[in-house]
Amino acid sequence: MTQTPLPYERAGKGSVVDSIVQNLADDIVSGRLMPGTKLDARSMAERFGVSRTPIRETFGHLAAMGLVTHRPNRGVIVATLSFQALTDLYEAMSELEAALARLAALRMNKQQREVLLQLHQESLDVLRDGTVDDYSRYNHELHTLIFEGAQSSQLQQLAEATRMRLAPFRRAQFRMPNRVSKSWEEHDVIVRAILAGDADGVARLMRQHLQTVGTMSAEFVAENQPPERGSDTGSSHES
Amino acid sequence: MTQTPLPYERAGKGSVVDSIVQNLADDIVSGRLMPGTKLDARSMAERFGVSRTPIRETFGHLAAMGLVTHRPNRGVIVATLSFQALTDLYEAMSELEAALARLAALRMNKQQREVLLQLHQESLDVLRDGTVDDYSRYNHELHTLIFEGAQSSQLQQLAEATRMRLAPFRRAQFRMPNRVSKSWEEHDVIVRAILAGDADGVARLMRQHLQTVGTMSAEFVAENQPPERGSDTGSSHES
DNA sequence: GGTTCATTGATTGCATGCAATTTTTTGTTA
DNA sequence: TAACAAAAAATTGCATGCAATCAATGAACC
Repeated sequence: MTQTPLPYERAGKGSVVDSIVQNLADDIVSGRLMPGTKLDARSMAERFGVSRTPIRETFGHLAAMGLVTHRPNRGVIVATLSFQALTDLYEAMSELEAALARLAALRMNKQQREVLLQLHQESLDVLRDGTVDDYSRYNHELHTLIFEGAQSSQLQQLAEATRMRLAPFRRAQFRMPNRVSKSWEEHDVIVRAILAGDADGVARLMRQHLQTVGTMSAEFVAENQPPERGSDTGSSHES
Repeated sequence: MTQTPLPYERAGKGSVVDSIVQNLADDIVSGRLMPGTKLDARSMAERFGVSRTPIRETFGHLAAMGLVTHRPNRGVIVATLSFQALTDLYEAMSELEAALARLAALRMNKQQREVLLQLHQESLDVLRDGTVDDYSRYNHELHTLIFEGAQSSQLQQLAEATRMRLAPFRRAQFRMPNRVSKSWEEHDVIVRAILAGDADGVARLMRQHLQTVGTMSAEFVAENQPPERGSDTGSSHES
């Protein structure tokens, strides 16, 4: 056993950088680190009790995920997305989840369909009595169930990665009046279509559903973040 | 000015690691580095005239792209894909390009449609007189044109990244007898559908087209690589 | 002769240090 | 007082070195 001084709360499994990546990704996704916040290599090294080298590697991983933006010789900041980029990402997520829903309608087995139906029926209670956070959790569970039903792990990974990038900008999505009940109605027809095996129909419905969410969320963020202070055109966009 | 000994052919723009990433990615995509090849940090540092630190960072980027697999404390190898993973990736690409083709059918402007039609008509000559490589180039151009017509940069990036991961396993795809002419026929109906604005139709056609390609390619690779020597289920699955 | 364990060798992973670029501060001038 | 310029301070990017871990070889034992 080596006696490293205080190697951060080394989560038993993965390597040090993986652990830090998860930690920082969580901070960004959950909103504890707001978009635009500068991430200083030295203070991060201090916070996690490691040197700057693994922190550098960590930043590389986060940049590959699109969670931070790396500016040459100017450090990294939590990614800020322009209205255009946000809309693009929502469209990508919309198409990805539409494809997954279509596959789920074709491939879900009997048991998976039963679990899906049960979750959706339980959600009626959440709709009446639960909090917004409760509904948000149900929402996530539903989409996860659909992902698994599609049995297409690569598409699922792409969808989850895209969802993660959007998370910092989505948190207020259900705060808008009537959004929850409207969302439930959209889910309702989607679940019905999946259970009926209507592949093309569910793809169309899922696209509509997420485009609605995307438009509202993008507008909401645009309202609350117009200054565009760091007016740097995201260096890492379009190949 | 520092007199670095031989800082590799520093491509004027991006940083050193970006340059090396592109270089190695090219080697992998083009097949100069075959799947399963071990990438030694020291020899790479020597080859590019830099120290091991930027090479490490380079490996991180390549792993994030899915081009290499990183085994903890055991170095990195050029990614080898199981039959299942290959099929999954092909399905993802199929769905991504289907979505892009659908959007292209809806969004291409008049000029873009004209360019598309012209390229496709010229391809008739390639079909008759050109080499397999010529046809492969035309194939890439066609898909690129469709990508641009979709005007969805995030989806486009995902599709191109997926295409890149598959590239090392696709190179023999057109070597199969009759594959070229069959491919052209499929392209023909796809182009017609786009020009006609038949969004749902082109999505279905593109899915079929790429699933055909995928099945054939996966089987081909499976024939030539059954040993499955490094039977490690991707432990450090990168997002 | 085959199997198990220990030692050697090589490689990875991280810490530290130094040069270069960037940002901020301060001083000078119109 | 505002604006410009120059120097200082801080930060990034890379090189190098060292400890920990893993594959490989050889010796001892069954």
